[in-house]
Amino acid sequence: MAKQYERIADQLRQRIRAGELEPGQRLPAETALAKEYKTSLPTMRDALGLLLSEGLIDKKHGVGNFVRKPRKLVRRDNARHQWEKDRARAAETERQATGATERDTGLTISDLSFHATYSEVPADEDLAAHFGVPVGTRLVERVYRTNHREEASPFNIVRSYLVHDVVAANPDLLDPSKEPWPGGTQNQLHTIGIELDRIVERVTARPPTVEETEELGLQGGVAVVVLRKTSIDTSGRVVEVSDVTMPGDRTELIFTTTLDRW
Amino acid sequence: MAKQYERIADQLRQRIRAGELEPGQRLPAETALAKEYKTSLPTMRDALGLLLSEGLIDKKHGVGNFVRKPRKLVRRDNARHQWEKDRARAAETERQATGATERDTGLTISDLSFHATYSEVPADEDLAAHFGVPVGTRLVERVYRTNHREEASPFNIVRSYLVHDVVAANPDLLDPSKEPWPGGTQNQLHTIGIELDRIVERVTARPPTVEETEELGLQGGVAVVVLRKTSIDTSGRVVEVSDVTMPGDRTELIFTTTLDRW
DNA sequence: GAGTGGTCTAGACCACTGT
DNA sequence: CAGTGGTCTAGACCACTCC
Repeated sequence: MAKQYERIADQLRQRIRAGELEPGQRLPAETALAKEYKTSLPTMRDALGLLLSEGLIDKKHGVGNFVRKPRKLVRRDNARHQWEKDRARAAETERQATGATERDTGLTISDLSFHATYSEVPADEDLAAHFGVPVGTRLVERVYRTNHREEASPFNIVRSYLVHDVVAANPDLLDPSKEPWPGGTQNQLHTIGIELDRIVERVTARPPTVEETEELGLQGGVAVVVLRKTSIDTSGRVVEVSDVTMPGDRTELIFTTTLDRW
Repeated sequence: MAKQYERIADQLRQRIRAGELEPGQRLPAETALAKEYKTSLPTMRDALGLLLSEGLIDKKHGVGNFVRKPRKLVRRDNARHQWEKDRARAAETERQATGATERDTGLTISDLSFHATYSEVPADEDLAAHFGVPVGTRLVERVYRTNHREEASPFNIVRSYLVHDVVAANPDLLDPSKEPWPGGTQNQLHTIGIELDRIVERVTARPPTVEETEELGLQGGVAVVVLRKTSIDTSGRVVEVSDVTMPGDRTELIFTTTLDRW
């Protein structure tokens, strides 16, 4: 004896999978569906809520429910780090041509729009522990939002932290008007004599906060993927920590691990 | 003019964060809460539904709503691959001592329970493309479920694929009664003369299917994290593909990328 | 059996979107 | 303004858990 709203959801799911309802197509109005399935409106809405949480439909207030189109994935590949390192010492003209994000996504610079904000913040406990500095140490916080130029919501939000007194050696690094910086963070660090030895990335997923739901334009049961990147220089010191927040339904992370030979 | 169920959710959220309601503690009954907040039961249930989707509470039918305890994370580190490779040629007694999962989780073999199923399946389009073999090629599918011995639901489900005719060189590899195999897949491959060169891991997150919700014991807005691991041998051939499905709220993936020196 | 959350109804009214 | 989804009510009955 299955629950009614599950049975209805099953039937709708099947109609979607069978292609009877095509991606992007509007579903009948909820009142019409309730009549069609001989149930009450709230129950029909429960059934649609299930499909929403499974990412099968989008709801648009005042417009209708739509079969969700498969998302274009944004890829991020850990080979980007070596690639960026190789370019960190290249001439500016070469660095300007392409950034790591364009490399990952296969898009050109003109497809992307990019917004950066700089501010100064004291290290909280978490960041202090990562950097190995006292709580309250002055950090530079840089927030980046990257969009496809033709899409409303950003496909990631990056919060990058540097120790203020370390990067102050080059005042340009404190100047947001220099963004986007050709060659990225590794080139910025190169200007103050820092070479990276390795990058540690920690990936987790969690339900979005209400702010993230709005900022990233999320719907339904979609989670956010959070990547914390820690950059370590050749002396073993942590020189950058950054948190990348991405919509779980549009993100694909690739990591290649090369093994020593026998 | 905020919606009522959001205002109620806000207040409950605050009571939880303030510690007035402690992790693990039962909330008042829904009918009692509805009375307390002077609203109807369905509206109160909408508010609780919000908290559920944010992962703040757990619902237990017939028992009550509880403030969710912070989850113990299961870690998976890409250093496990080199570690496993180093042990692939070790003596059996050493291999038996610990496996890669124990290494990742910090648990001992006796904390973990382990279930394996083998079967033979024809390659679908996706797998055929990965292995570079014709669709329909015989594959060995091995399904693993790993539990904390004291917890109901597994913390991951692994589907691992090998090309049947390649691994048949050692009949033991087709015999599920040999599980758990000391030393893992890399040792298994070593017995048929295969050495791995690199491992590519692709990470995505998506809403769980209904089956996954049950199998992994998920609640609320929790997503599943799916990791597709592709193992490539020293001749550049794909020798294993495996899909690891993990609950997003209990999983932490660590990837370290080492960079070449200037 | 008592108490809890789960499902469902029938209907009212509000808020958003497009024409 | 017409049509859509969003919020909310008051109450009935079912299903699960625990004592």
